[in-house]
Amino acid sequence: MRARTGTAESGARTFTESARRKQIVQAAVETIAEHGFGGTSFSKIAQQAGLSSVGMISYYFAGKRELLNEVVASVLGAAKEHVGPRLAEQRSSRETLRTYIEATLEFMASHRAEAIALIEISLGMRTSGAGSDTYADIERLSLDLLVDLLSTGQSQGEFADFDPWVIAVAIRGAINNAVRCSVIDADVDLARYGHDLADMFDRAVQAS
Amino acid sequence: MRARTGTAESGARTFTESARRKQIVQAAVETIAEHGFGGTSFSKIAQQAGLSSVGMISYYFAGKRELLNEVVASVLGAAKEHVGPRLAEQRSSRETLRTYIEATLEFMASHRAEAIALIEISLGMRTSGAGSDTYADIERLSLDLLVDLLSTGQSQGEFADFDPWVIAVAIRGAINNAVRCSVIDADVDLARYGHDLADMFDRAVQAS
Amino acid sequence: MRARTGTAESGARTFTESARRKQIVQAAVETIAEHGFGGTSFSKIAQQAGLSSVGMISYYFAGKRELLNEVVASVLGAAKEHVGPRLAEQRSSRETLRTYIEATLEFMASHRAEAIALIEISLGMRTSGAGSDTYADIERLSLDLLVDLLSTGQSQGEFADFDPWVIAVAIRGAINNAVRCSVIDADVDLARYGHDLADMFDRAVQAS
Amino acid sequence: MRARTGTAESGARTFTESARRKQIVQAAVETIAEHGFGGTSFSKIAQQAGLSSVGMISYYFAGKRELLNEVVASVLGAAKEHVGPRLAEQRSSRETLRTYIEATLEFMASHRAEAIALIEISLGMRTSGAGSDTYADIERLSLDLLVDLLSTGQSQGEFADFDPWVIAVAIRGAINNAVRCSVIDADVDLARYGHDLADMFDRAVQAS
DNA sequence: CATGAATGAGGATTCATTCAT
DNA sequence: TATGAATGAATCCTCATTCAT
Repeated sequence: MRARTGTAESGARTFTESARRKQIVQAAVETIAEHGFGGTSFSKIAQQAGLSSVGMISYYFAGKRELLNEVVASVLGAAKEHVGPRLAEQRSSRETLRTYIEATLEFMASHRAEAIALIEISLGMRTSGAGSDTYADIERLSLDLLVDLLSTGQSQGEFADFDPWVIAVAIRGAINNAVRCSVIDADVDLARYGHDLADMFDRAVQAS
Repeated sequence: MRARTGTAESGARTFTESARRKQIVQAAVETIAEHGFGGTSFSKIAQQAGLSSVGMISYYFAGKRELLNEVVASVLGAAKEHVGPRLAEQRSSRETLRTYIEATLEFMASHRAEAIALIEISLGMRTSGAGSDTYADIERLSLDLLVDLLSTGQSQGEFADFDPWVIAVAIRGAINNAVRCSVIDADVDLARYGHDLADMFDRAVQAS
Repeated sequence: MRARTGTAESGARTFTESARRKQIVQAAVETIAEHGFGGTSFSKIAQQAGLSSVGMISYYFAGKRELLNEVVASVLGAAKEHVGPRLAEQRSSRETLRTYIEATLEFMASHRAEAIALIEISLGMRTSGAGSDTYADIERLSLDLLVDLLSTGQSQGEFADFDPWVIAVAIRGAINNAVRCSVIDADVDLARYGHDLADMFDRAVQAS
Repeated sequence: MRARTGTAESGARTFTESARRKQIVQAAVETIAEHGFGGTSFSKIAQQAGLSSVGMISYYFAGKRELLNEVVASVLGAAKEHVGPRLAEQRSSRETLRTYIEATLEFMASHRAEAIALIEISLGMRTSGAGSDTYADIERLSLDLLVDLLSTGQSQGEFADFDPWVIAVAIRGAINNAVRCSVIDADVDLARYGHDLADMFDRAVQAS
């Protein structure tokens, strides 16, 4: 039997959302966070999940790709749940930007494994030419959101006249790099880093 | 000849400069740039170098580590040659910072494969727990340099009062992320990005 | 299933007793006996076992070490089962010594492949410097037993006053060498050799 | 060019006896003694000999076989030089046997590397079926000499009536095993061991 | 639903040997 | 004579995936 993706089942929920899948995804997150993208294998994940067989993972996921996609979707979803509502509360683009940075790093501080796993995947996954590029997907989503935010701010006269894409890339890079540094140097306080970073970008985008 | 590890030779030149080694290092750079860190194997490198056998690489390099170290040293050396002298010319910390960012991205624009390879290695290498962590080495060096630069600027009253480490991490993250993005979106003009980024950080660190 | 290392399982039996493992151990015994320790590789063992792939062995054993350890344990266990009870029956040290030599060579005569394999491993395994030395383990065990036996005999006045360690080393060497010679010269009757050897050592250790 | 074996050269001596060959043989002895038979490779030998290239060895020796044969011949020759004359001095078979054992172990004590190398080779070399078996050659030579010695002693009424082959195998086994033990336990005094062993076999072969 | 044995390609590395110079 | 670069087979091992039960 091939692993099926999203077909309706007789049970309460679809196969895609089964408890087992969640369990495996969670184990994958922990494994990637601990061993890095390159150091993660199905057997390590199975071990982490307390599963006896490796085949179990292949049974629930059509391939490594699908599992990683699900990990990404899962973490990204959680991040959005944490960050999204707080963004909606803000009135000015300036406040929204600050909140975006702070809330994102707060989320990453409180979900270290998820944050690290996400970054490990986005950095480590590079399909050789053909096929969909997961890295692109993850980053482009985040970048688009930021570019929108910055453009809006500019059109409302809140921000100076810069290339929004440049600043967006810088913000994402700064955030991700902080998390990576926190992997090596455990002393890093990501939440505080978020405040400082928000301050900095606040100054940087200010209309003169 | 067996692959020896980094010791200087009595001959006119060190073994490091063997033409074959250079060729393999170059092939490794190209392969990593094209397939990513995780997608790179000795056989791919051999193929890229036009070498018939995989063993050839093991013949010239004591192991994967040594080859990667040489790749890193090679690219880092070239980068320093490009950036270093230009930094020395600058008078103010403000100008030095701007030059650092611009020159670094100029180098990366003109040495795309090298830049991508370096970043892939520094981001992709996570030896699980034990052993030396190449990522830490590469990044820490760059960070230290930046932290120094920023601290100096602060003590001379050129820069505002911020945590130099936070800004340093942000700058490195922004630079690396730009290069990563340029892998996906080939249209990216890294040199122009460098100017904009320099502008932004210039504003961000300004003493009010 | 991934090869696990020696830990007991919750199931009815330990993984050690998997039929496949036994099959591979048996094939290893035969291969080592036929090709010698140095001439034995996983692929030869796989071939001998009728296994299609080499990886299969790595699947069942965590490494060469584990497989060899199991071979040794298996043969040593069988030897003890054969020799141990007969030793316990003896009253005098003199009779025990004679029985030890005879029973050991009887076992080796009836389990030629096992005996040869054991000796090949114990003699051929010399991990250069670091790491555990299997040779030492196997031989020291046998020597200790013999030294005990001889010392006991001396303290009871049955044996002459010699260095028990010297005689123990001689006995083990004589036994092993007989088996080795029997590899070359198939005509050798190990059981008869055992009688003669027992006679000889009986005379040699006699209290005058 | 193929390595030539024993063809006359224009130089003072034949190629076979060149200083280089001796140097390589000596390096091989040391390497085998230090790293064991299995741990010895041409590159290690070249390193030990201070040779820059591995090819040098292949240049002087037609193959691994030939080199090992030369090592064996060399050590065996030295041993004979040490032991032979002393055997000739003896009057009785009893004294000859005692001298054989003592002198052999004296030689091994004073030429540890050679002794260990010889034993490592004789134990580690097992050709897969076809071809000459070096192990057999080495051992058979020694055994034949001992069998002769023992038979002579028996025919002269000095020794009891036993199977000379059995005792010969035992003696060789005892000697070799002592050397092997001395590799692990450096405290072993091989010369003293030789005396004790000679005592033991003296008693063992005695005509009652 | 779940298992876990089996597979086979691919990973790095070592080694003896060859060959042009 | 001597060199040392090159070769390619063989080493153990890991991995994602498949498949019969």
